Amino acid sequence: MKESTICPRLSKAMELIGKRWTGLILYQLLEGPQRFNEIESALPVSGRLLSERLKELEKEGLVVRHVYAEVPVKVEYSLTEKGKGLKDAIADIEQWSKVWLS
Amino acid sequence: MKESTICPRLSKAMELIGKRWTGLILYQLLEGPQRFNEIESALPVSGRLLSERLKELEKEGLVVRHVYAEVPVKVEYSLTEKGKGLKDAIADIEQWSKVWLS
DNA sequence: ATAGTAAGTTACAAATAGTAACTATGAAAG
DNA sequence: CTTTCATAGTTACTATTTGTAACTTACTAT
Repeated sequence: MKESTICPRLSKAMELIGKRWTGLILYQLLEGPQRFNEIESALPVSGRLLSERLKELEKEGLVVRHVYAEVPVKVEYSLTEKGKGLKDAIADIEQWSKVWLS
Repeated sequence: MKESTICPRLSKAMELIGKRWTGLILYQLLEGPQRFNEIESALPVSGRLLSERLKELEKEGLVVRHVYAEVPVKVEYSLTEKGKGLKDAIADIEQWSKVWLS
């Protein structure tokens, strides 16, 4: 890697968004809290990567994980305020896709 | 891969943005047309990947490549209208990073 | 005892990214 | 002339990330 003139915060943001599945997972969670299997069914992502991405997003504080001690166990993921803060950006991407993609 | 309920256009958009370096390359080009080496110096991306990404973006119609037959050759990349269409989304991400990232 | 369900984890193969050296073309310097 | 410099890449090779599918744990219901 080399020196760069770019803002480290923007860089970090792009690193988050610019990681496979992250955008779609956030988009999905904007609908409201959802369980692991719901997200897995809604997106063409495997359990392995979904698990990995959710851990990253939780670590970065965009997502919270809530475990319900039911049987079988129920785990719900939802967006924090920080996560919801990306709503506009995601809505813009969605809008762009409607205008520019066939 | 499995079935998904998600809009294929949003999915495609996220696949573009959600690829390493793409967001930052577009951000950089929003400043105006730039040469290969300028982009390479501005971002911590290697020539190999920059070349690959620019080809993808050109193929998707977000970027145009213009060669000036000078010596040494000069190649300038700029955004198309389609590419500029992502300006709001990128600005939102930038704004988010200012608010939420330390 | 067997099967079912949710939320993962593991092991392994395939694809993508990182790094550094190399190429083509021509201009200018020695 | 032949060595050097510059731009815009490409190549070869390694390291990291993804994709796929099978397995695990805990408890319930049959």
